[in-house]
Amino acid sequence: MLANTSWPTLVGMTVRRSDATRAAILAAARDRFAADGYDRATIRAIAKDARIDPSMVMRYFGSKDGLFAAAVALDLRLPDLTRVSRDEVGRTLVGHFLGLWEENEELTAVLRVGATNEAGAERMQGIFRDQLLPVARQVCPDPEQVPARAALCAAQLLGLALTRYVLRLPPARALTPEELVAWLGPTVQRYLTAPSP
Amino acid sequence: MLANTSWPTLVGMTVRRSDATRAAILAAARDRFAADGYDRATIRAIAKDARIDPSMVMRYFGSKDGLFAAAVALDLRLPDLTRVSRDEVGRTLVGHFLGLWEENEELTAVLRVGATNEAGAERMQGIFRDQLLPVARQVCPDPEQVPARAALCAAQLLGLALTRYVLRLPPARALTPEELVAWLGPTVQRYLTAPSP
DNA sequence: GGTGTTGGTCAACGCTTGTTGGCAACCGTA
DNA sequence: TACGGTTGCCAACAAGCGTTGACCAACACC
Repeated sequence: MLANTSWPTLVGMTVRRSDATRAAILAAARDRFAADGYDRATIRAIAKDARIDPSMVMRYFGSKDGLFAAAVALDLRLPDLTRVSRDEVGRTLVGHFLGLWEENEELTAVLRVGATNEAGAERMQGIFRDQLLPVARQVCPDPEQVPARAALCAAQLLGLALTRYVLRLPPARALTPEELVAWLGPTVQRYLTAPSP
Repeated sequence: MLANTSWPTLVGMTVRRSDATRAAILAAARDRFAADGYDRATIRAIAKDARIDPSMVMRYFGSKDGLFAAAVALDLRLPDLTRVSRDEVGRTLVGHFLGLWEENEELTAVLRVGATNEAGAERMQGIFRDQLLPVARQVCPDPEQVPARAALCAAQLLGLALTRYVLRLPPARALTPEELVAWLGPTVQRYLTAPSP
């Protein structure tokens, strides 16, 4: 019969002995993709960080593309803006984004790769379409203007991430989260709710 | 004596027979760097585009780094804001940037490489410091706030470039230059001239 | 016409990359 | 104890990379 090296758990999930290795690979991959971008983040370097053989990466994730897809499964966890005071949506969004970027290097990884790689750019388009657009729809008055207004917000928020976390411009790093919310909040607020100029 | 294959011209410059080749290499390099980023833009591909041998690139530019440095010698040609009506500086800057990006793929190249490459990021820091900061100094009231305010402008403008020219978000591409100036102009204006929030 | 510089091609170098297949150790089951 | 699936390492592959040096064809000067 089939040898079973996995144990059923209380919730019905199975835990295999290799899960720790898988997790180590994913963590190392996120680090490397965030720090180096897609091309310079080599499978060999990732494997070295995870203290395993490069061939294990292939066995568990199929290919480098597969590894990247598994490593950056991005959920922005955007708040429900219908539950937020209407003139606070700008500050709320900026604050939420800042918290996300500060704690989560997957975002830096996906932005870096998006700037290098065609597949990465398409992934960012997907995130925009599936996660930011619906939230913008909650607060925009005119449904027809939703994509344009959401794109303006994306430009401002991704521009902040680019200068602060990728290019690392010193003045962009010097600003505190509170200052950034105070400066960018009204901008995003205007892009989402102000009448067309 | 030294053989002379170059001709003096009316303005005192000399024109060598190889200048056409040099120019072809630089043009191809700009294309490739802009389209593919630093790593994927290979010397071999650039040489193929320029219809010469890869070794010529090495002879004329020393190395791949040297080629990149020569290919993207970036001058933003920012306008003198002291000659612009004070409440027009935002719109002026946004319009100028848009014109630059639309016609000039060097900017896409340097942004893509800045997102991938440590040296590229430092180059962008240099551009910010040497070209954007002085212009911001022309219009900011408080000299101490100049770096922060310039960084905010950079975030907004580079974010626009990122979403429109690198990630190519469809809604960001759909907006006309006029609409973008109308939306982003007031933002940049506020970052530069409004009192601290 | 000989000479030395220039513009250019060609073949190769050493290296790194993603990827593959074989092989040894492990471990629960029978 | 024997079995067979799982985990892991090792060595190698083909391809592509930046880079180098030898070599040849023009050409300008003495």
